[in-house]
Amino acid sequence: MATKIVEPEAGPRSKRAAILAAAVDHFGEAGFEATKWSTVAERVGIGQTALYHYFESKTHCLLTIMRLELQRSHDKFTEATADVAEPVEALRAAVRAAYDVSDQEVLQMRILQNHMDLLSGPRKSKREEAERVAARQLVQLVERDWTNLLVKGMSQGAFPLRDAQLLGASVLGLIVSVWRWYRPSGPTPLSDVSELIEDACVRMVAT
Amino acid sequence: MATKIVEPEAGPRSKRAAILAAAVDHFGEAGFEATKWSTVAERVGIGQTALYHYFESKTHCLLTIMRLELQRSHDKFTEATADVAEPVEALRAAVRAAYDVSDQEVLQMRILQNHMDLLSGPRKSKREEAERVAARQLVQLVERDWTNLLVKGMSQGAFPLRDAQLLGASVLGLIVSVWRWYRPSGPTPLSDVSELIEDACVRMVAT
DNA sequence: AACTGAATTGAACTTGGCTCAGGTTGATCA
DNA sequence: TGATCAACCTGAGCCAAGTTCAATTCAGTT
Repeated sequence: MATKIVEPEAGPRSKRAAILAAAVDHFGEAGFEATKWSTVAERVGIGQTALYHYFESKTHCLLTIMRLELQRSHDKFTEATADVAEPVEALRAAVRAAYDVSDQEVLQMRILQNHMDLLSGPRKSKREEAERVAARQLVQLVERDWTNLLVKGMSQGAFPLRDAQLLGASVLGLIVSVWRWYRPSGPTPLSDVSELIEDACVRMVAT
Repeated sequence: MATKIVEPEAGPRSKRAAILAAAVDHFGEAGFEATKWSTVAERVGIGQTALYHYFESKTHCLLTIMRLELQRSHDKFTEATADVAEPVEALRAAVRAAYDVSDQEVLQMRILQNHMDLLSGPRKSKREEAERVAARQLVQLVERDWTNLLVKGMSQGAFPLRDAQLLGASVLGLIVSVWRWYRPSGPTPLSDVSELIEDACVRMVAT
């Protein structure tokens, strides 16, 4: 029962995409709790109550952003590693793909990281809970992406045998920890980060 | 101007410690936003308004918890690495120290990680802002702890030369990423985590 | 007993997310 | 052209939870 969320097809007048974009901006820059839901409405150019036509709640919007970002991460991983047979090269490709992101996506990753804890407990309302469950499933999918990569490498003898689950979680943790501090306007270019982490991951995993 | 927060000396009837303990429990288990401030009061056995005798706000309490945990982390690092000259051994000792924690401290680390973003923006009220600044300084101190360790190792030739700042942040990120998912009641014992991460850090950093 | 500061409280205020009952818009089709 | 209907939007207010405040109790001191 891998319940897939049906993306509401966009009516021509729909402001859903605009709301998501504005929400990503504000939640990402100022933080979720620090941004007033009404501010998002203002930015989009509608009254606050109109938001509830598209999202059940402020949190529902947040969870949607998180789910979409998780979906994107998973897709990107899959695409990047699809046709790379050699384990070390696949690992490198996966890491590079993880940092091949737009400024908007940086915000989305930040939002995702800052509110992962939301995914543990159940939600009261239906649609929120649906998004949460979908997001949780995607988290597990992404974790499996990385562990599978490691398992494959281990079975081929490219990586020494260790607890792939734990090692995978650690590699993933290392990679995403960057989104807590990285700022596009900051002193360190993302390419530097990408190179260093790619290198670090290979050292961590390979012989 | 490294403004040090003066810890309010405990009057004999003071419930400050009890409040902090209860807050750590609830904020750590259920999450900060999910726990009602009044619940903490209840647990301690006082009316909600009495909380404001000890803390300016719910957030002020949170920031205090974070600062105390950062202080503890820094102290522990210092103590663990003080008399270890050999860089690799110092690194190992530091990692082991990071995971040598009580269940209560696990909660504190979780709270800290989940609300790091609070430290970026300024706070409106005086005492909150004081705690925030103190915490931010401690974050930098801890980051410097790790980079210094790496710099020392690099200058001694034990570690290959690389951007110590960035590498330090990454090592630290890897270590603390564990607190997002680790549960004392979970299937993986912390000793396993500690060993794997210790190993991973050495691989990341050393030749 | 009078005094003092710490500790506590009930009642009221504030803010921001949210509900509700209805109004407007525009794509579609006669 | 105009009728219809679902999508879209709004003003007025509700409610929960954090917070303020003036007044009170408590414990130790003089």
